[in-house]
Amino acid sequence: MPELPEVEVIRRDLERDVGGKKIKKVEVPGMRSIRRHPNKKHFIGLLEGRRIKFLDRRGKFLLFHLDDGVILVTHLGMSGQLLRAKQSREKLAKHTHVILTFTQGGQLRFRDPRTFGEMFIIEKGGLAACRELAELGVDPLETPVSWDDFGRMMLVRKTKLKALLMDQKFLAGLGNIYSDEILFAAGLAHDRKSDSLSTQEVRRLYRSLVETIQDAVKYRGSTLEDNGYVDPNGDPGEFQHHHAVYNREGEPCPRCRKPIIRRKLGNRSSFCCEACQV
DNA sequence: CGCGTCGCCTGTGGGC
DNA sequence: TGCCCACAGGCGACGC
Repeated sequence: MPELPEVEVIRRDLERDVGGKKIKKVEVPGMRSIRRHPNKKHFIGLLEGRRIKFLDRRGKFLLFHLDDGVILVTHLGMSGQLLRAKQSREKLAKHTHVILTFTQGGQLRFRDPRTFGEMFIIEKGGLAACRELAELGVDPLETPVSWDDFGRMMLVRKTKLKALLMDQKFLAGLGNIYSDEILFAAGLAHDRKSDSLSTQEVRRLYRSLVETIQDAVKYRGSTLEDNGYVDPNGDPGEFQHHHAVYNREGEPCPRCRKPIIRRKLGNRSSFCCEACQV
């Protein structure tokens, strides 16, 4: 499940790999992944002939900045992948929904079996009017806030910690995996109210947030058994080997050795150590 | 306002 | 061997 660290790894890889390349041809087999556009022609016409200048990330959104102020926005949803093909004749993986072919040769392919992800284009000057980007909260990697600002932000909302960490309008980029890992690292329970934390707990949560995200990027993201996330080269990440709680039900807590607990929270699996997280 | 639940999707794997 | 169903979960919509 691509969250901030995975999208950041993809951004860095692609910045190096497709930055400066010119889009010669765009193929879109189905409408599902470009559902915001009225038709394929509209989407394709905005991309063909334009050059990729640089890549930017906002939370889980990846932004390809093109010539003429045009921006190609990608959200990978649950199962989206951006895959590089050095040669156009490489076999197409099933569920490939968008194919960009470069004048310099090679392709960038958007593959997404569960189709929760999407691609859409913002035309020149339209960035501020894009609501889901405008409403995103602070990106913990792009815009570091001080821990006391972070504490003030938490006081404004009086909500459960896990839901708050995953709220893209509060912090941009965290999902189910990293919110569980951050809460474990901070020793805080998922249902603690955001305005109930002591100064020390706020500081611990803030430090856990920053360190977990940085570590996850360092280890190139988390790839679970379903291989949902791979980098543009098709290679998995390594951070799953460093998870303390996520997907480790029954295994001993790395801190106290009591078994990791799994529970359902709002139709999602949530992992924690009930002894260490209070 | 917070909070829970559902629908959108498809591949995978367990039970029978 | 096949069939059914639970599960994976980001996110918006909806109801209380």
